[in-house]
Amino acid sequence: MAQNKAQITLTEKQSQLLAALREANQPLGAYALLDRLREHGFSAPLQVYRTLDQLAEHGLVHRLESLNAWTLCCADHHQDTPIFAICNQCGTVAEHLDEGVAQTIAALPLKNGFVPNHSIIEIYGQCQDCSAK
Amino acid sequence: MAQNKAQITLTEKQSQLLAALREANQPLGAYALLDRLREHGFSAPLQVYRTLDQLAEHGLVHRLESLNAWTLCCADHHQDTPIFAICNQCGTVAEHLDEGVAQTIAALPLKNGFVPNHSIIEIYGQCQDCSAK
DNA sequence: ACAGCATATGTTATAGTATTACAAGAGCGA
DNA sequence: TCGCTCTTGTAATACTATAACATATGCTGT
Repeated sequence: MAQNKAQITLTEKQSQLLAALREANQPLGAYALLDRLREHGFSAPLQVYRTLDQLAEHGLVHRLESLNAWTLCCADHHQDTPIFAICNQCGTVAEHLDEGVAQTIAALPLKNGFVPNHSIIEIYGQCQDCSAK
Repeated sequence: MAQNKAQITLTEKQSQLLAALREANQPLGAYALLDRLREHGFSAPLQVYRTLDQLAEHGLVHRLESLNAWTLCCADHHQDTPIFAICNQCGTVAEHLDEGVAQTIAALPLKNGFVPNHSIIEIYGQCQDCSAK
């Protein structure tokens, strides 16, 4: 799935979408992305969804299932299950990688003969900045 | 949030929705539920969503964020973060409760000053039955 | 009992998210 | 060049969720 970023040549559309996400500095939905990318030749939702899928294949963006939104990957490339901390108040998302937790979680249902291959972990709460206010 | 089931008197609609989920024996989307509940007087999506919200308040159903679907709670009542194991092949969902894992996960972003209050954990893989085939 | 209010429910319309189906173009080997 | 495959474009539509407003229900104090 995720590949080494160095080996990837991004298409124009892929770069533009990444740039839009970077500028936004927060997760965006597909239609919010489309709005920001119309000036770059995107004209239909499917173009956004396809590009997002390609970037996700390369591990450059992640989908936040509970938000129907997409965010930049924090690292160049990783195999670990990302753990997202989402602030209820300001909406910012922090991505954490912790091999131990991911393994612990994956091991849990194994007791019952379940063989895991992909996990979704999204934690809601209040970020440090918002707690300080 | 979650209350003692013994204290709850379910409305007609709530009982009917729970029965529909029980019969299906798998998670259902709001519109799939609506289809099954039309004969019981449900006529619009909002009636389903409202009833689902009420049941979720009581901890009797859970929402699967990555499936846009709803499933019965496996226990009468719990405070713990549920961990869902979803089979890619047959679609069945098993709910696990493991206080340790939930706490470990909640503690992770705490290092960065994040104060968690609600977590979503959904694991995809292959269930025992499907692995055996 | 009844007015007045708050709460719950019904109904319609619409917003937001994602995919299907098919047309059109680009690249490549025979 | 032809035929094939793979990618991209475009339009239509399916699926999910909520807003806005109307109607009904039930409670409180008089």
